Amino acid sequence: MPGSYFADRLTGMVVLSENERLALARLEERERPVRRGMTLHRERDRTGDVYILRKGTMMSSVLLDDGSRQILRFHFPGDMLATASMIYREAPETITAVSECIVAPFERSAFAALYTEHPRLAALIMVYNQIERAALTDRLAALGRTSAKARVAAILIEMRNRMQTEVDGTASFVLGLTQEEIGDATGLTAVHVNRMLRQLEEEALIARESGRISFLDERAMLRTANYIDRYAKLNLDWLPPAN
Amino acid sequence: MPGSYFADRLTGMVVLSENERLALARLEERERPVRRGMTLHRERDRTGDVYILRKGTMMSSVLLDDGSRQILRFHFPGDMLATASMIYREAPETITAVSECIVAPFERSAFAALYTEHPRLAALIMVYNQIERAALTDRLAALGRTSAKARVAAILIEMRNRMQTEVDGTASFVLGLTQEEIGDATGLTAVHVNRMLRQLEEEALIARESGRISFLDERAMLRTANYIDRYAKLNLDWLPPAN
DNA sequence: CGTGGTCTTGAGATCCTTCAACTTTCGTGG
DNA sequence: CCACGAAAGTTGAAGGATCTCAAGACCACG
Repeated sequence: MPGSYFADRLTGMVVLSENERLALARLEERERPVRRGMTLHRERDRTGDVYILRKGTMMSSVLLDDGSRQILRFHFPGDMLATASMIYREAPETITAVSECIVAPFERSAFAALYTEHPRLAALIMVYNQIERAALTDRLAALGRTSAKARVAAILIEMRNRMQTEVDGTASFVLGLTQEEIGDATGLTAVHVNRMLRQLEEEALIARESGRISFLDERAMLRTANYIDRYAKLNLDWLPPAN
Repeated sequence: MPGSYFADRLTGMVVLSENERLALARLEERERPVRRGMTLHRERDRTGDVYILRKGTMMSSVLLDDGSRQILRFHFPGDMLATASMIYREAPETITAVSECIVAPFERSAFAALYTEHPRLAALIMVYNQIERAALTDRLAALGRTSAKARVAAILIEMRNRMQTEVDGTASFVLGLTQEEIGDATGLTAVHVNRMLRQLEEEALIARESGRISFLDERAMLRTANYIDRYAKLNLDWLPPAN
């Protein structure tokens, strides 16, 4: 269990110093399993730890008072979870395990030392936050201005790209979401999600069999979904020196 | 022109040290007017400065390839603008002046020194980002799961609360948005925005006269809009010491 | 083999959009 | 200061996208 999954996420951006690696590894010393369907915390719970996701897929969501749910974001290994715990007394979102997961919890007070002793890591956390912000605005634009079919296609692409999808020859992957969950993420009903999946299938953009999805026409998928990779085209020239 | 509008924004959260004030004030040494309708930059432009908004209202938006526009967020005095410039080579959003504005531009490289010398300010910038993130997720939930009327009501409340609304006896304020802009922010057509405004008026929740809006039934507005104040209930106990 | 959850499909209802015309407001130049 | 044109707002009617309700099929699991 040595090493830091969050560090691995940052490694695509810069080369970390030994000191920085150590500081991040210290955040992830403890581990905790989370069973499928279980929550890290619910909306309005008193906030506590922050987490790094080490294994599995999680999601954050909110409940509206008519009982409907909006899924805000899916989380994948290396992601920092419950970042709102850093600043709010009450959690603004519910965080739930979509599959069997392992998280590394740490106290928010750990950030004080991190920010003082490792300015570049502090800056990288901001970079990470900005990427998440960009991804959220993409979803905002999708919900506000694109068709149901485009939104469903976008979710499929996001899930495939962000899962640790071992390329096993074909471009197929196990989605691991119910159509209800896809609906809650895209602002649609499960019934309509079903119809949109069928339509994508009939147009030969995807194929489905027992939870597995394959992209038959990658280009057409990207086109209908308006997809933008927010982890690309970064510019981090300005970062402070490592420590 | 001394002082920092961004610092004023943070002042509600913590007491800044003299050093911190100075560091922030240095960011805002220059000023630049932006005429109504003009842009700071457009999507896909090469990124440049970051800005603090000193006066006026601005908005960030994206264009989809069918020509429709989604307004992502409105910005008010004290807000930090174009934060994506910190990390991307190309701007992911267009930033436009909704009214006559004044901004204070500074180079993104200024963050290097800020993060090294003022860890607590670095942490506060993260706090600021988290608040913005929470506001974005609220809008996401609104677009995905609430009715047109609720979304329009939510925009009205947000604009009133965040504008420097001098309380002139009544609870009325000048919206300063076209119905088209409200539509682009809520994911609706201008026509339907018009009908929703009318409906809010008929139900005696608001009154309108030549661009001025008054809330007649504050409670009912908050209820239909699902409004949550994301600047409240913060918990910043863990912040590193001032410098 | 039941049982509950998920998926699938149809039919009708609803919300929102589109299109089109008209009115009002606003900004600008004469 | 007025006149004009453009932008913004208003309203009706019809169409389309998505939802709701309902029922049946499939599947995994005890």
